[in-house]
Amino acid sequence: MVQNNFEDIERCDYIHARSEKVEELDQLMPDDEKLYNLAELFKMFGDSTRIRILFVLFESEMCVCNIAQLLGMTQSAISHQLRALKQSGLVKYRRDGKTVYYSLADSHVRTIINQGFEHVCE
Amino acid sequence: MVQNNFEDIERCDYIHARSEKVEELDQLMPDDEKLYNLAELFKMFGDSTRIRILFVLFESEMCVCNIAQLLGMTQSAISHQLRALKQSGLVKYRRDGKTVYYSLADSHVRTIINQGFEHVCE
DNA sequence: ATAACATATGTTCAATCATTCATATGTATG
DNA sequence: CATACATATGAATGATTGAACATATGTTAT
Repeated sequence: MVQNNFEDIERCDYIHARSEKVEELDQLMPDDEKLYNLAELFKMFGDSTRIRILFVLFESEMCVCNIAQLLGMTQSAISHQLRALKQSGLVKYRRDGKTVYYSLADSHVRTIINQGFEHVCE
Repeated sequence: MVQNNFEDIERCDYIHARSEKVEELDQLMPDDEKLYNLAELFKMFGDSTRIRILFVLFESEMCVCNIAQLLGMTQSAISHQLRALKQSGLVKYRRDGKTVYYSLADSHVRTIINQGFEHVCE
């Protein structure tokens, strides 16, 4: 996917002057799969509906229906988003009769959102 | 935007049984503008091109042309993404003659990405 | 088994977005 | 001022996506 044809550089030649820096960068850059997964993870936080859902789950587990009520959205919309969050490993669920309770999967979720929140609140 | 018409609840009545919990949640939930900004921030991390750019800038400031070379993409594509990153306050730039050097705007960027990276690497 | 309810899923559609291409702007140099 | 180069920007386009709607699945109680 990522190609570094340093031989073909015609115009900007800054990189030639520091080719050791380039190799260093190439080594430090995580592989494509990890970068893709990282982007996919952050994509989950990049929607205000999903952010709202996660904020609700910060406080306690909650069923789909009540999350929908709290956010003023349809059950379907919430269920679809919970599915995405579940597939990304951000939330987990337990079933109790007809009801399915969702909760945060691990503490990273809190940490990441809080970091973002700090940044936004400046 | 978010409506909580708890009067109109017909089916799922769990929330009535714990209405003090609901009010608690409503108070803890940040206002719409902050939630929107938070989502916008994470949206910036939710694209592998932008993630790659930020990883490059982790190591040192770099000009548009060289970022493009390193990622194997066109100057235009990178410039467009840098614009988005700049508008979100994630990167800053300095001009030196014809060249524009971009760098990370603050340390939050590193922290947020590192947290996400930890989550992904499990 | 049937009805009622909570949740999940498939499809569709409008909106958003990342990239490309063409072109403009800004900067140094001859 | 003209040329070369680095970057920025506007328009067009194909791909992705969030939500709505209809419907299916799963669970409980009668």
